[in-house]
Amino acid sequence: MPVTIYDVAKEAGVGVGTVSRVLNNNPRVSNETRQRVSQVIERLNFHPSPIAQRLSLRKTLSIGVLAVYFTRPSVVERLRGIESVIADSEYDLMVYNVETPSRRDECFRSTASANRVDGLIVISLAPADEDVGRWASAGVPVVLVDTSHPTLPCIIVDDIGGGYSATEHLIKLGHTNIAFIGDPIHTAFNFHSSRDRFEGMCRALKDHNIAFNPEYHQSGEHGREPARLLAHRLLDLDDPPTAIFAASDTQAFGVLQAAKERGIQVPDELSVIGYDDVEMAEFLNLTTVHQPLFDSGLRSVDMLLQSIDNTDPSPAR
Amino acid sequence: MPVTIYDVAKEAGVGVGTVSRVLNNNPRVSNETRQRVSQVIERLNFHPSPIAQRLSLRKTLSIGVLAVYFTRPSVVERLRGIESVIADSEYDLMVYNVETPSRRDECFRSTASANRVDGLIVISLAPADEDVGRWASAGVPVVLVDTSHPTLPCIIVDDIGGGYSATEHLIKLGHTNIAFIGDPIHTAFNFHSSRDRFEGMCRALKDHNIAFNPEYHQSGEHGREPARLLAHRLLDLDDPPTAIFAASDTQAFGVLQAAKERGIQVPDELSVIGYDDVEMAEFLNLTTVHQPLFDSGLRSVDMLLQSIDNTDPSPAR
DNA sequence: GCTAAACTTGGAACCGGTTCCACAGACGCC
DNA sequence: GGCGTCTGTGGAACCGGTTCCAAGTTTAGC
Repeated sequence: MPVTIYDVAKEAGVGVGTVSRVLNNNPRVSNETRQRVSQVIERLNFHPSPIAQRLSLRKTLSIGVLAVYFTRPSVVERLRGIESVIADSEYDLMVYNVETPSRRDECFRSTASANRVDGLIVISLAPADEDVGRWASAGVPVVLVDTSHPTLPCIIVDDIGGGYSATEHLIKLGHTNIAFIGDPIHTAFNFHSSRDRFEGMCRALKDHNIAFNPEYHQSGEHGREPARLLAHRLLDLDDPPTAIFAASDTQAFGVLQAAKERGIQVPDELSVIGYDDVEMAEFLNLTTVHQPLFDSGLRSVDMLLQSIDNTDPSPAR
Repeated sequence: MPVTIYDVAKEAGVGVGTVSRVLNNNPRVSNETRQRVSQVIERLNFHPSPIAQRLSLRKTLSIGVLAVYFTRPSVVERLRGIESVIADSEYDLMVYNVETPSRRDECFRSTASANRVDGLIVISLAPADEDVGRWASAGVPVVLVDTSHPTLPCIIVDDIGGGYSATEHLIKLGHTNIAFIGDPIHTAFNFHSSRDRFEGMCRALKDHNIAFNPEYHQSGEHGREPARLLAHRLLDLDDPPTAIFAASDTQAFGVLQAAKERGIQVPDELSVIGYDDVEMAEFLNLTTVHQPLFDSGLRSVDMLLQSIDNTDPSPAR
């Protein structure tokens, strides 16, 4: 029932090639013909089928984004950056949310066949060499955000450096009893950021000759509530910390909650520092480490579009 | 370069029809042939091109979601509900974020041509009759969430009722000086929820014979910061309110912030109630009106899939 | 042993675009 | 006037699947 390019061609008394040329602004059409065809297109309200175009052009005209827990504030902000660029491009944005390892593997696999997406952005998920190989052999350009792989372009921030500055900030405030609350060391998705931020903390402590009390390292499921419990555990210690560095703002909120429950004033009696600088952090007067999340989204698309156009795959970091 | 169904057919010594039948589990293939073809598919690592399938089936196998400000907590939660259903279906999820009226119109228009999406979910954006007509004539099923239209299936919650209960709650606490902070009456997108919640508030006040002081109605741009300023304006009044109903949790957070800045204790000296029950509300001990946001996402997809399958367009609400 | 029905199968046509090739006609040049 | 070039155009082939139809092979029934 819908109008096709053939209908237009017949109606305008020209060949389909000519209609196609008009649609694509190909200069090899006379002005007179172009006008006549344009009018018919207008009159019949013809819109070329994107699917037929894709098949013919051998492009999917869509970009996939594979995100873990896409409702987390930091991921949402990255997505917003990604969407803002894609909206202005000819591409469509397909979102795949991952919450289990099996879903991740399924997504890794399904995006690695030709003709699914023209390019892929992977957020916070570390692909195995095997996955990377599949994408490579399927010719799918991939950009990693908040993860890395030697052969792929990546957008990463220096989590170790971030952890280092957060800790240094606390040290400058005079703290020596500094605790850490982060994700489990081994998560289903092998997240590295919490680990790296802790690593940065250790380096800062070492550089300032401060010994780290192993009891001050607490880790558990990501989330406010688990962090709240961990904070209580810390504050229950015989020698409780005077400062807590949380690996994310969400977890820092849990710490704030625990402090409130105990009537501990922040920052007078306890210093708390978070990570990410999500919108709520400012509201709660939480000191935090800013990450350019929106920008990371922007730039990942830029890089992806570049590696789609150029066949030159220089894996920038 | 990629493997096609013809390669498989030739390699297995059968016709393309047979390969297609194997792919689609059509029973009219002998077991022996099926096995042989399956093995070749496996060996060549053949994956049928989704695009070619779409063209042939005259389906796009994708569902579009048109959201305003998709980073707002309430929208994110709806999206999560939507994604969770689509992930288990054969459909892909395409996300269109809208932040300007022109972008909205562009999205409304572009989704209304055949062969773009098999179905569309529109969140919080009110389509004009003209838009609805275009979708109808293009044969694109649409489900509305948090908006409505007489001829389309909608998922809406009773915002008037919600505003009513919120207000009633405050009245039961003994308040009579109740103020409201909400979105502008006329937004670029014609949002109705803030307006409806206020309407509910007015009805509750009326039912309890409480006069409403027009100065107690404050509206401004959606967001924490604008709401903070409006709260200050309310608290600067000669006769300041003893309770404030905010049209969203985000705005309620602004009220809490203003109270804190003035050293006003909540809830002892000022009652505050929000709307949406976003995750942060519990953390901040904010009284709020719960909305089944995740569920609204779930159900919108269910309804959409139904109206894609059935040709019967019963516009459920 | 013959015919009808049931089961398998191959392959052409089709989905709706793009692009390449062939060709007609206009034009310029010697 | 003949020839090469350039412009504009039509249409076939192609992208990679699905599906329908025709035909060949079994099986069943009498």
